[in-house]
Amino acid sequence: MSAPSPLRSEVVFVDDYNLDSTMDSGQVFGFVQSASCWEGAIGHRWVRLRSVPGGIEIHWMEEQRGEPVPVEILDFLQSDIDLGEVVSSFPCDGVMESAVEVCKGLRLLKQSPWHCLASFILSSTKQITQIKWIHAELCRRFGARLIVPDDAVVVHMFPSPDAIVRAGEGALRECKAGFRARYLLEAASRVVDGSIQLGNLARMSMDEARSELMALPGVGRKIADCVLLFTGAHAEAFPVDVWIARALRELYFKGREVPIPKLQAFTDAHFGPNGGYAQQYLFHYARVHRMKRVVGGKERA
DNA sequence: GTCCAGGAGCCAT
DNA sequence: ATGGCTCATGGA
Repeated sequence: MSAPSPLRSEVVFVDDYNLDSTMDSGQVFGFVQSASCWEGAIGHRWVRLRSVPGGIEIHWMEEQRGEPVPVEILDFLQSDIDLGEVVSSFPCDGVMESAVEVCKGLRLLKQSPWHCLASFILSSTKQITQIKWIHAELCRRFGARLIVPDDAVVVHMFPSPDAIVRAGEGALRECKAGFRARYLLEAASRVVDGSIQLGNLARMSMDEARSELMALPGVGRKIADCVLLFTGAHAEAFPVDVWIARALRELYFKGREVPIPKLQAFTDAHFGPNGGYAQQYLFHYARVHRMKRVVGGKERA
């Protein structure tokens, strides 16, 4: 008979970590904010995170007596990254200077490849609130239970590829995945049968890794780049979505209707080795300013 | 009612 | 190479 897992907490000291903007910047969809905390799952572990002066307070359920903060949690948070160093590698232009000013402490998280791929397959032409809803529904119906404290809000992990395959397309559509259901199912079955190995993406060149991902139906340049970036595999990857496109057109191209491939060529040349970080700063900057849609030089709501 | 959402695939120029 | 159309679905 083992005693119930005790709830543990410890503070990780880190400068310049804005937990709120990091968790709310469209990288992850499974964390929910409750009572000034962010709660979610990292792999099979339930966690609750709270911003405190000088660091982040981490709450987790102990698996072994007296264990330190699990490395998976620290790895996910990327709290050992020197943000000043990253920011100083951004191009010296007025746009990035403003973005850095507005997004102080914004970080990139390091997600597990399958969860990240699945999340962004579900993201296409969906609003972030909708993506979160679908994500939660998939967890509720097909995700394994987590070990949690009594007052937990998040109680399931994200479904394994195997669980998605067993669920089948119809059930995925019931979770409002729509036309993405087929794509998610196909990705899951290729992970299960080993025809794509997501663990290798970091060891491949960025172009190779991107092609590997884009071979999946429903995964194009943008979603592939999200996976390359948000799993920590390739820091240069610069996903260009509607928000980034809007921001780039307005801030770098005087509002002209530059097509996305041309924007992509610009970003590849302009933002250095930490282009992905720069992208996240621009994305958040554009969202907090509710950057307006530009059509033929005219604004719309 | 219309437009849009952290897109991608397919087909017609 | 480039530009439209469609996919499913809810919110603004």
